[in-house]
Amino acid sequence: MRKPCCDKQDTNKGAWSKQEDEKLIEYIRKHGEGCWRTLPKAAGLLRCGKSCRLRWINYLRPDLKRGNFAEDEEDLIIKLHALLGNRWSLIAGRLPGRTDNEVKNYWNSHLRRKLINMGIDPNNHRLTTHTFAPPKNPHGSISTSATSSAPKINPPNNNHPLVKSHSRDNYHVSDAGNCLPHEPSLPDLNLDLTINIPPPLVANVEDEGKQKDTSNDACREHEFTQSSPVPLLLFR
DNA sequence: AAATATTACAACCGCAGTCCC
DNA sequence: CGGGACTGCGGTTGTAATATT
Repeated sequence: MRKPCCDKQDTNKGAWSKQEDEKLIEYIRKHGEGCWRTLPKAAGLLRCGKSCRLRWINYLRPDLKRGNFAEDEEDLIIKLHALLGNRWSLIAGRLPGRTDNEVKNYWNSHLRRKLINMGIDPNNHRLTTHTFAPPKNPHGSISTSATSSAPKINPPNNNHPLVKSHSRDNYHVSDAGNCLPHEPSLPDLNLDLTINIPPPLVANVEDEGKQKDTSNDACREHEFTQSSPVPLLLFR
C-alpha cells in the first residue's frame, strides 16, 4: 500500500492565505519548480506537495491569463473537446495562459450548458435527436442535479471515440480529420484547429518554454476555418 | 430583509503513468 | 524485472458569492 502523499495531521487544507502564497512564490522564484514533495518543508509551508503544485499551476504562475474566456477561446475549447473529450490538460495546452482546471471548470459551468441550450449533446457534440428545450430553473439555467455544485451529468464518456478507461496514453489524437476512426456513422469533423492568436497572446508564447508541447507549431498558430460564431454544427 | 437556490471556481482525492533504484 | 516514490490528470467536493423567491 502506498503511503499518503503527506502527513495529514501536519498540513493545512483549504484556501491558501496570502502569506502562504508569498512563501510559495518566493521559493519557486529562487529554486524553480519541481520536487514538490520536499518543497513545502523547504519553503516553510504546512502543505502537502500536491497542494503546492496545484496552487502554483492553477493560480500563482506568472504566465496565467485569468479573467473571462474570449469567444475564440470558447470556440477552441468546444472544438478540442469534440476531438479529445475530457482531456483537459491537452485542451489547456492549446490555450496559452489557461490551466486544465480552469478549462474544466469553465466547461462544466458555462459551455456544457451553452451546448445543451443549443440542443447539442455536450458529451458527443451531436445534435440531440429531439430538439429539446431543457427544463429551466427560474434563472433560465438548467437544473443539473440534486446536488447544487458540480454538474454530475458528465458520466465517463465511454462513447467518446478518444476516451478509454484505465489507459491514458493510448489515445490516437493524430489530427482532426482522422480522429473518429471507429464511428462510421459520424461525419468527418475536418477541423482545422489553427487560429490566429491575437497580438496580446503572442507575447505569451515567449514564456512557453514551460509548455509541455512546444513541438506542434501548427497548433500554436490557430486559425479557425469554421467561421460560425459557435462552430458546433459540424454534424448534420 | 431573510431564506433558499444556484453558480462559479478553488482545492482536494484517488488513480495511473513514469522514473529510478 | 519489480516495486516504491513521485508527478500529473481528471473527477469531485466545498463554499463564497450571487440571484431569486
